[in-house]
Amino acid sequence: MEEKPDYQSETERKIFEAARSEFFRKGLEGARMQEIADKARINKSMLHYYYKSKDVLFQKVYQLSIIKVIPQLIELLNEDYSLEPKIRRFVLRYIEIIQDNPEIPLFIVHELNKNPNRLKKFIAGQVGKKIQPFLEQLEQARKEGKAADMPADQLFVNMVSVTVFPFIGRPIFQMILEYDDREYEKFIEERRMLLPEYVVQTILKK
Amino acid sequence: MEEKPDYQSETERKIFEAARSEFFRKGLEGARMQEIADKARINKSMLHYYYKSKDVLFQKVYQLSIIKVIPQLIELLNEDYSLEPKIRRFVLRYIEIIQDNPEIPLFIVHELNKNPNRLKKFIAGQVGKKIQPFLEQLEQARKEGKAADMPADQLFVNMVSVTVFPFIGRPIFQMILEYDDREYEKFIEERRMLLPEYVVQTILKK
DNA sequence: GTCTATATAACGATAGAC
DNA sequence: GTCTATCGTTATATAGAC
Repeated sequence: MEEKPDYQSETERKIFEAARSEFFRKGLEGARMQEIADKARINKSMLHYYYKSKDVLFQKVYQLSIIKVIPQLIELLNEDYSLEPKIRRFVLRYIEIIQDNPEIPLFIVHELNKNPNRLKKFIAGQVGKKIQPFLEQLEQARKEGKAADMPADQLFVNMVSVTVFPFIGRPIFQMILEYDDREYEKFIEERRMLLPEYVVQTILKK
Repeated sequence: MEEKPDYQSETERKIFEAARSEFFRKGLEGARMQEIADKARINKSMLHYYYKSKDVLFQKVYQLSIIKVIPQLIELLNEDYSLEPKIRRFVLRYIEIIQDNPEIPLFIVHELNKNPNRLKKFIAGQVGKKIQPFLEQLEQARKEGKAADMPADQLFVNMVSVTVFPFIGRPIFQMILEYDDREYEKFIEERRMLLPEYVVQTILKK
C-alpha cells in the first residue's frame, strides 16, 4: 500500500515533485508545463522525455494522491477495534495523514468533480462497501442505545467532515477567523488533540 | 444583499448563466469560451461584446457566487436569537442555501486556493471579526457549563464542516457509500431534517 | 446587436544537434 | 540525457461587414 513511485533518476523525482506542487495548486488545466519545468529547474523538453505528455504526468500525480488518502480511510475503519477506540483512532490518524498532505483532499475533490469517471477506473469496487462493516457496527450500537440517534451513514459523513473540511476550507476559515498561517497551524494542532474525544462523545452515548 | 445582477438584456443573462455553469464545473482555466457560447446558444463574439474578456466574465461569476454564500453565513450567526435556536436555524438555513447552489462551495474553495488574494479585495474587513459576537456567545455558554468543552472557534468549524462538506465531498461520499444520484439526494434531504438537532446536541449541553 | 473571418498569443509537443 | 529551435493546435480576442 505504500507504493513509493521509485524514481529511476533524480531528475524524474524533481519533475514529479514540481508537477505535484503545480497540479495541487492549479489543477490539470491551470498548471503550465513551463512552470513545472522552472520549479524542477530543468528544461521543458525533459518533461516529455520522462513523462510522455502532460496528461500522463497528471495521471501519475492523481493516482498517487488518491492512494495516499482513500485506502487509509477504509483501513482505519476496518481495523479490529471496538467502536470507541476505532473512532478515536480514525480521527487522530486521519488528521495526521492529511496534515502530511494537506493539499490532497481539495485536489481530489476538484478533479473528481470535473471528471467523476476517472476515479472509478482504479478504485471502484475496491472501496465501495468496504466500510459496510463499520456502518453495521455503528448501527448495532445505535440499536443498543449506545450511539447517537442518527443513521450510520450520516454519522460517518459527520465524522469525515469535521476531520477533513478544516483543511479544504482553510482559506475561508482563515479569513473569517482572521488567523494568519501560524495561528491556523496552531488551530489545527489544537484540533488534533481535542477532536478525537469530541467526535467519540458526539457519536457514542456513554 | 440580494444583489441581483440586473441584466440589460436576455442575451446577457443567458451568457452569464452559461458561464456560471461552465466555470462551476471546470474552473477558470478549464472552461472554454466556445462552450459557454454554445451553451448560451449565441455566437462566440457576443461574449466579448457583453463582457470584455473571459477574465471579466469570470470575475462577475466569482463575485456573485461569494455574495450568495459568505455574507449569509455571517448574517445567520448575527441574528438576535439565543444560542440554541441560532445554531439550529443556521444549520437548517445554510443547508437550504447550499442546496440551491450546491456547486458554489467547491468552486469558491478551489479558486480561493489558486488565488487567496482575489477574495480579500472585496470581502476582507466586511467579514472578519463579524462572527466574533457569536464566538463570544459560545464561549460564554461554555464557561457556564452549557456548551461542549471545546474552544468556540473549533466548535464553529465543526458546525460549518458538517453542514457544507457533504456537498463538496459528494463524489467521494457517493463512491464510498455506493449511492446513485437519487439516493444521495435522499441522503441530503434526511440530513436537512436531522442535522440541526444533532448539531445543537453536540455543541450544547442540555 | 449579431455575424464571419482572422489576428494574436499561449501552450503542449517534437525534431534534431550534441 | 540534455539542450535549442520550432511546429501545430487551440484558445482568446478583434476587425469589420451587415
